[in-house]
Amino acid sequence: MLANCDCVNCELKSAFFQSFNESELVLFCNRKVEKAYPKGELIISEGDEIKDFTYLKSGLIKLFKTNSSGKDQIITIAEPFDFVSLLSTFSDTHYNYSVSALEDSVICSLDLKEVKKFAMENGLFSFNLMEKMSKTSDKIILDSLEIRNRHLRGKVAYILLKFGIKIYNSMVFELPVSRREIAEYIGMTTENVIRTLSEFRRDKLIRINGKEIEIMDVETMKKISSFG
Amino acid sequence: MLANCDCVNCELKSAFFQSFNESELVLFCNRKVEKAYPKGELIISEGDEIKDFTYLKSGLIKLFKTNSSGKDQIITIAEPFDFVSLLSTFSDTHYNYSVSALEDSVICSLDLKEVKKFAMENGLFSFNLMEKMSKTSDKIILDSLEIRNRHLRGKVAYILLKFGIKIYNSMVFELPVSRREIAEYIGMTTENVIRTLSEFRRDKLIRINGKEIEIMDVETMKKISSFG
DNA sequence: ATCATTCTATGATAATTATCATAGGGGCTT
DNA sequence: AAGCCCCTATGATAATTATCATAGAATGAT
Repeated sequence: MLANCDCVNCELKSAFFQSFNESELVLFCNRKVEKAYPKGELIISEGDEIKDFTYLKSGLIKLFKTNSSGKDQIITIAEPFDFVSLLSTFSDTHYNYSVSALEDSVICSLDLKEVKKFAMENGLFSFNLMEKMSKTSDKIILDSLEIRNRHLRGKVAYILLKFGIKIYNSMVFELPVSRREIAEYIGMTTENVIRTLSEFRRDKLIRINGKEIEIMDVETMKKISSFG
Repeated sequence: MLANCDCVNCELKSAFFQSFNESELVLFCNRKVEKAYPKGELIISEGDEIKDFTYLKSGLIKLFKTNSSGKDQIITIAEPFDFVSLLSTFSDTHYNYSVSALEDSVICSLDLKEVKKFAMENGLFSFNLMEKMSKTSDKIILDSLEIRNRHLRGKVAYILLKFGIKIYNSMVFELPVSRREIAEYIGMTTENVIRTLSEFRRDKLIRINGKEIEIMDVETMKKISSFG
């Protein structure tokens, strides 16, 4: 019964589910496994076999790699309805990155073999998946170029604006990441991220209260982000 | 006639064409437009409308963005059978990057609308496309993380090994890019790239003769690339 | 409640990289 | 042939970022 399928709202928002009729949707819903992960918990570990097709229903997650010296590098931060396993699902057998929850998150999983079977049989579904995947990859690649382009202050400003504008749509927000994680995202040291935040505070651009950040001067922040 | 379709060899190598039967392949072949670009020529300009589904038949190309200060940033270097327009084809209407030929190159184009129509009708084709796209995006994302991880010497070593091992499969090769382009790829200044190459030469790791490079000490080079 | 660990924070100094200046060589145009 | 621009090259210096040291606060474990 579609009415009892509590994922309807969720999935319908996600463009690719327009490919299915009601009975197919119910089929998916019934097979779907929903799992909650508290903030901080590891969802996928580098090297795990890819068995599921997973996406984020609610919360916030990070994708990251641990390099040979044991340091983490954040690839991207994903929001609801982004794929969790977008990078390797259709091109590899094992994950070459890890995923963990930045906020309490709910992950939906479908059996990957089944999804692949459906994709091969249903062109529209496959096509919608591809569109979605293309958008996501695009975003990651261009975002990483944006970050690479900037100096320390610009990088930190960019990240703060990303949280304020894109993710929370509010100039006051609770940072879902530590200073170290910001550093892992923008490729700088933790000390310098902290120093830069302190500078921004000193210059009255932001207010800091632990993890709570308020961007007080958005315009100046944007200028710094665009390298000014 | 399939026998007269000179793209057969080319396309058959490309995994996604396994989705079509002979008559469909001939149809594609007949509609296909092949175009040659001499080294250095612009193939796609940022902002162009995306009308074609294009891939590289032979040669070598670079994807790049020009930032607001007029500086180029190389996103990736693509080899034969990589998509030319892989990033935005299925997620945007206009290119947000440019493409130009690093070597004399041949680009094959199909009408994008037609390809999309086929994709929506043929699940296997769509699925194969998705696999290919996933692999390519994966490669770009992980490659860019690898580069970000390194310091100047490591970055330059990484790029040289990329050319020697992955692209040319020979320790003696003609650099298809200028020092400035290497700099645009690894996010450093031209002067420092040149300086690093001179250092490598001084340390007898490479031999330089204009654009011709020989990696003489592969093992040490690998160590430097892995950050040693 | 205490201990250990991580996070935030700041300063001093070292290492890395960018910028500026200068110069020769090669190709292209006029 | 002369002039111009781009590429390669090197040195000196400035700017940026990392590393090391230190410390209080917060968090989690026992």
